[in-house]
Amino acid sequence: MIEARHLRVLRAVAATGSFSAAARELGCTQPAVSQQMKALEQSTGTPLLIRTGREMRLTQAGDALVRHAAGILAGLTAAEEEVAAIAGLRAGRVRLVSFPSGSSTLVPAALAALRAAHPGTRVSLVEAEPPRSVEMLREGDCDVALAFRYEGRRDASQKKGGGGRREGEGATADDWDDLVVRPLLADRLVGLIPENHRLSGDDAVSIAEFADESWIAGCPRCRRQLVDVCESAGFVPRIDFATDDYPAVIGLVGAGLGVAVLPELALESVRPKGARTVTVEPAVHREIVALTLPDLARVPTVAATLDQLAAAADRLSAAAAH
Amino acid sequence: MIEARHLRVLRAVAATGSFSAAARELGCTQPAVSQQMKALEQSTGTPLLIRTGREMRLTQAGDALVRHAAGILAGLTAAEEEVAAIAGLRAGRVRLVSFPSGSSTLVPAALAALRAAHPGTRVSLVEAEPPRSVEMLREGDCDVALAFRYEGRRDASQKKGGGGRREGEGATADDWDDLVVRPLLADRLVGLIPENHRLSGDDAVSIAEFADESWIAGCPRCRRQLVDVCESAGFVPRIDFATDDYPAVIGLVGAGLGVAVLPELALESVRPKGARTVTVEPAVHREIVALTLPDLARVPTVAATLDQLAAAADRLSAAAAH
DNA sequence: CTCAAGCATAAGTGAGGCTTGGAGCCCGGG
DNA sequence: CCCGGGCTCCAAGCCTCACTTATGCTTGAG
Repeated sequence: MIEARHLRVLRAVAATGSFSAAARELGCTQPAVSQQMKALEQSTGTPLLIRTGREMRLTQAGDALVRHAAGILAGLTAAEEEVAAIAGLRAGRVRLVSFPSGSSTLVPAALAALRAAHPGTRVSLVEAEPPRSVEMLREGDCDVALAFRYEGRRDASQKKGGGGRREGEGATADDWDDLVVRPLLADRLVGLIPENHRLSGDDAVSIAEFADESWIAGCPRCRRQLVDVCESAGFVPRIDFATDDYPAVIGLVGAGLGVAVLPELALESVRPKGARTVTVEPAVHREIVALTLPDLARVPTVAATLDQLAAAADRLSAAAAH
Repeated sequence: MIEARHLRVLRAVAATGSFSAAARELGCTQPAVSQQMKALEQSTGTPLLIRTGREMRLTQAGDALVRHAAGILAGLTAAEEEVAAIAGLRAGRVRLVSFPSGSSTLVPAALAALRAAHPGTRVSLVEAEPPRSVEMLREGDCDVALAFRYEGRRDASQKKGGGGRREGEGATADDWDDLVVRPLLADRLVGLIPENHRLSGDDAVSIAEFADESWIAGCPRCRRQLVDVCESAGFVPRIDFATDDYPAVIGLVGAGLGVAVLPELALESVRPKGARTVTVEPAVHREIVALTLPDLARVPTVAATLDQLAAAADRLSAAAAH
């Protein structure tokens, strides 16, 4: 087995014509060079150098080895440089998956900052709702997943014993114990009602006030959360419309077809027309997090993406504070 | 510094998808694989593998490394194979230099046998007389030199003290102490005289009988030897012609222009016309040897060439015995 | 002849790799 | 529900290997 280190020394010897000069060039002592050449000759089983008094000449085998060494060492340094570029954030692609309202607010800000901080890095973005996005993460189809969870459901999975398993499908898709969970921001749920609604003058409204309203619900998880909260308030919401598309929800409310409860973030990039927001009691929050695999969290591009997501989230919540 | 050994292991891990399987493939234990991958990740400074419960996946950096590994390892094995081919006599060129009468007899037989024994090896042949051929050997312009020396001149160089230095030029060109000297055969000097010469009836003639003859001499070294021998016999030869070309010498003798003393080997491949050989007294021999550098003697192609030269010389002298 | 330079060798030291043995984890079968 | 098999990581011990310093030898130049 020829070692690359030996080839490097051999090349230096061939270039300088002497062991001592090669040693100086390589930054080691002359016996080290002498020993390495001896080892290389032993491993190849044939003399590579002929020591003739004055000069050091190559045998044919040595010449062949030096000839190959160029390509091999070039390949090695190319590999090192490419890996270093990825590790040094001068290259590399991170595959991000996000849910819709995240990809329209947090993600653009984060990716713009990432590109500014590390030109050369590339991000591919795919949209998927949390159960599916976590699945993609686990299957290696993405590197970072933006997801959210509603408060009180943090410990949706207690090891194995308890209740768990709300949907037969997900199995452990909602179990994030084995993932790196990076909290980004706490998103508040707000009520959205038509401007001409009877309660549109109030700033804060108990959710029980909406017991008899027609509801427009969002994605499955949000709908489930809505039903839970309403049940706690003592009624079952009458859901007339359900859509993943938040702009559509806002449009429906603006058209006076019902009321909705939706995350503040979903309103960030949309200007509701014909609708206004009200604070609902009890206050409900969802936590937006970035997820990744433990090993991936140590990959520089992934770590940088997480950092930029967190920074964007900070900026976002700071802006909302005003 | 990325080591080729690590790349080999990484490639096995990527191919098999597990450390244990890679270890089995590589013939080592699993912790060895685990440690090597850890070392590789540390030397590159970035994670290369992500261990996700079931399967082992590559990070982008790991993928880049595996991609480069193919070329690097291919280059390494190509280098190993080329060197092995040279070492195993399946390839390689040996540069041979010989004096004329050697290259017409010994050399063809030896090279034919070499090619038969080791197809793939190539030999390049250049003609040069001994002082120059030894110089070429020392300067790296050839690998094996066929040369000859006259008896009594074996120790032409006693370390440094004595007389030495016959020609100011050669300096150490006649000093073979630092060379590998492989004796091939002892070549006897024979007299060559015209068929109508007064002594052509004799089988053995004292050289003193030729004191008044016209002489035709060969190469400078042979001429010098001739002069020495004649001086010992008490006369100075009258040299009317001198040429390196033995066939020309033979032709001149055949034409009755004089007598000559020349090595038997020079007559091996020439049928003298109009001349016949006689044994001269005192008997003079020259020793034909193959020379090479000590380091070169360990090169397989060179060693094989020396062996075939020796074998050819044995066949030649065995044939001459009849 | 003396001096400088270069290579080879020997001995000592240190790092690093490999192995064995054990623990934790996940999966599938009884 | 438990349990065996397979996988990985961790720790400890051993051993090999590479580098260093120090020394001797040879060669070429002044």
